[in-house]
Amino acid sequence: MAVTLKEVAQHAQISIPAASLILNGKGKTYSKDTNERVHEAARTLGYRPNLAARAARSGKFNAVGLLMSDHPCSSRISPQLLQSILETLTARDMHLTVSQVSDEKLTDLKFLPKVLQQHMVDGMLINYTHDFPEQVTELIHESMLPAIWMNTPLASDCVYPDEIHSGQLATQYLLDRGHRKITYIEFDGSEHYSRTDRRVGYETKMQDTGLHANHATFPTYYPKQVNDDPMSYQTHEQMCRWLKSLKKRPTAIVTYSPWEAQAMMYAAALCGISVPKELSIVAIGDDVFSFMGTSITSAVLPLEEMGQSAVSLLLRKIASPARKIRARKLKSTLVEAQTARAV
Amino acid sequence: MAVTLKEVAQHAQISIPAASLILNGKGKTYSKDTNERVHEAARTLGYRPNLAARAARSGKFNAVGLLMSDHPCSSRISPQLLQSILETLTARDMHLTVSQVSDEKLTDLKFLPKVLQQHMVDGMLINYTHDFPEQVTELIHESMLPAIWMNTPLASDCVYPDEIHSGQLATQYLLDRGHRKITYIEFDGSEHYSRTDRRVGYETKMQDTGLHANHATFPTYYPKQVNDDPMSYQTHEQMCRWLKSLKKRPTAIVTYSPWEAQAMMYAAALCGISVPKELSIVAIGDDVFSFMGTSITSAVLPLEEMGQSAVSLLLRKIASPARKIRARKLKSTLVEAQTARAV
DNA sequence: TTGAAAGCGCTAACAG
DNA sequence: CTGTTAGCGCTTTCAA
Repeated sequence: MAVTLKEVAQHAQISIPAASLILNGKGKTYSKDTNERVHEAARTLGYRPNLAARAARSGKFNAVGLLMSDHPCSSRISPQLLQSILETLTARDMHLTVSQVSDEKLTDLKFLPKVLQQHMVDGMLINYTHDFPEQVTELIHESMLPAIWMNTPLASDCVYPDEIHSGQLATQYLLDRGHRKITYIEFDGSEHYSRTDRRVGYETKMQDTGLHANHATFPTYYPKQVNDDPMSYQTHEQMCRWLKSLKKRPTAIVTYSPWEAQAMMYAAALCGISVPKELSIVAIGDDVFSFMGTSITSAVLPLEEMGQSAVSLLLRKIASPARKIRARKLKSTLVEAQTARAV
Repeated sequence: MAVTLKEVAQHAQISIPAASLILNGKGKTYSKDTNERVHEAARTLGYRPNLAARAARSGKFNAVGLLMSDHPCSSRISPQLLQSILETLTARDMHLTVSQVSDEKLTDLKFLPKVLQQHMVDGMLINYTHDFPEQVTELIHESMLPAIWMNTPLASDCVYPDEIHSGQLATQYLLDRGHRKITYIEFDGSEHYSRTDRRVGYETKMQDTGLHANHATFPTYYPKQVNDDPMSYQTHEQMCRWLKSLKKRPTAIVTYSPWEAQAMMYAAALCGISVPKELSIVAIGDDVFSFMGTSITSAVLPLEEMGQSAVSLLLRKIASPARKIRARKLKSTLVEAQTARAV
């Protein structure tokens, strides 16, 4: 068993509660000498407070749980967001317990994650953007476990990027630089709200400017060996064909994510179209993505801010669990890089 | 305050300890009727055991800490590894507390992560491949906190991929398919042991087969705007030049990571060299990476196994903290995809 | 088959 | 300035 407060107190020749107060910085009333003796004892003995005991007594775990899906491409937390959450929590002397739950299991209440089955955190951060089961939401509400949803636009208790704004931001950047023929590109894929909203942002911005909105959807990559040459793929072929087929090629493109941008750059390269000389590309994404060393001009999602907000909203929710917290929408930032320029 | 065991016991008209035993599956001696009453009560009241109290009493936290760097490109844990760790822990009814520490702060003992300053986990998993400070290692040993290092070859208490084998595996795959002229490619970069070991694996395998080992190092991508055309980069230029300059081009390439493979595929495409018809590529990496839809044939690191091993070694270490645990080296697996074929 | 008593390590309220 | 008392919610041991 590890060093306990009792041993520290004995070593410093003082009562246990006194040692507790002093080590928690509430020992102003104790003599300078005593304070030093206790700290000294703690240091030499290598005392580390037992958080379980503290939590048992105080009723606060000083811990937050993070719930995420284990689906490979959906709702896996991005490193930036995780880091931001950890930093914010650490600053408040709290820690983070992580759990991942497979989509199938979450629908079966038998397989509820431990964080929800057991009482071990003061609140939950939820990053589970797809099909979060109603029942679990209810269960969380019933169990009175304070929770904040990330990356999901709900009526309350959530933080998420303003994706309409992201679309507008990327579009505005190009408009400001004189582009008039701008197309929106996306792969087909999941049903996250960002998918519609980013496109709507693009469309409204174009329409508000009195321009035509166009968008093209391409099939997600899939490997297809054509003539033994793996360099031909349906997606690229389509993109190249598309680039060449247009009577009047757009001067700029906004893409749903860096992946579309990357594919577009590759297709452009294969078609002999120079980026950004002949074609500007602005992506929307977690970070400025680099395609073969070229940084893609991007509307970057406010992940750091989202982590901070999520934590501080959660703490507020923990303080007064009954009160609903107003949904918080955060704005992306445009980061200039090498794939867009003025016409 | 949440529902406690006391309330469950009252509801079921039985003593608290009885309720405890029954809910923990140790209630064989109690009547069938009582068992049911207690479970029923727990269910209707929505009882969730307080883990802090349990830990305080039992002296076991049933928790493990994960320590990682916050350096963007080093020692950030890979999703596969994290998932494997979580699954293995969950199966054993344990949970994971995550903390990230910046490199500078870890050298200053003042800024020790909370998991180490406080007593809150039964053991630590450490994924901190670069420059892990000696002092912290000592501190962990002194504090008797059981720990297992991941991804680092130490004398004991660690799990890591056998990177020499990874290099050999990738090379052997190509040799088996009749390739004789094989070159090893890497970008310059960090000082992880995998860097030397993968190359050594390649070299020894070549030499054992009586062949010449060759390797080429390229500078890591860096954006360089040449003639306003961001599609020209130093790295690609060099790779293309290299591909063309060779009197006798290799028929196959082994790369340190998917990034080199990706760049190589791009360079090959630009030079009009067909992969895999004229050039086979095998990478070493976390997973089968896809370049524009083409899956790269790879020696895939045993991350799932590493997670499982790390957890089970740690549990053994927790059971008997004094005993050093023999270092465990794990083997990669070759996954066939679309970038390599027989000559 | 069940209950009572003890105590994990810590903090909070009060009395001196 | 300092010590005492009480108890968080749970598990374990022992007695009935």
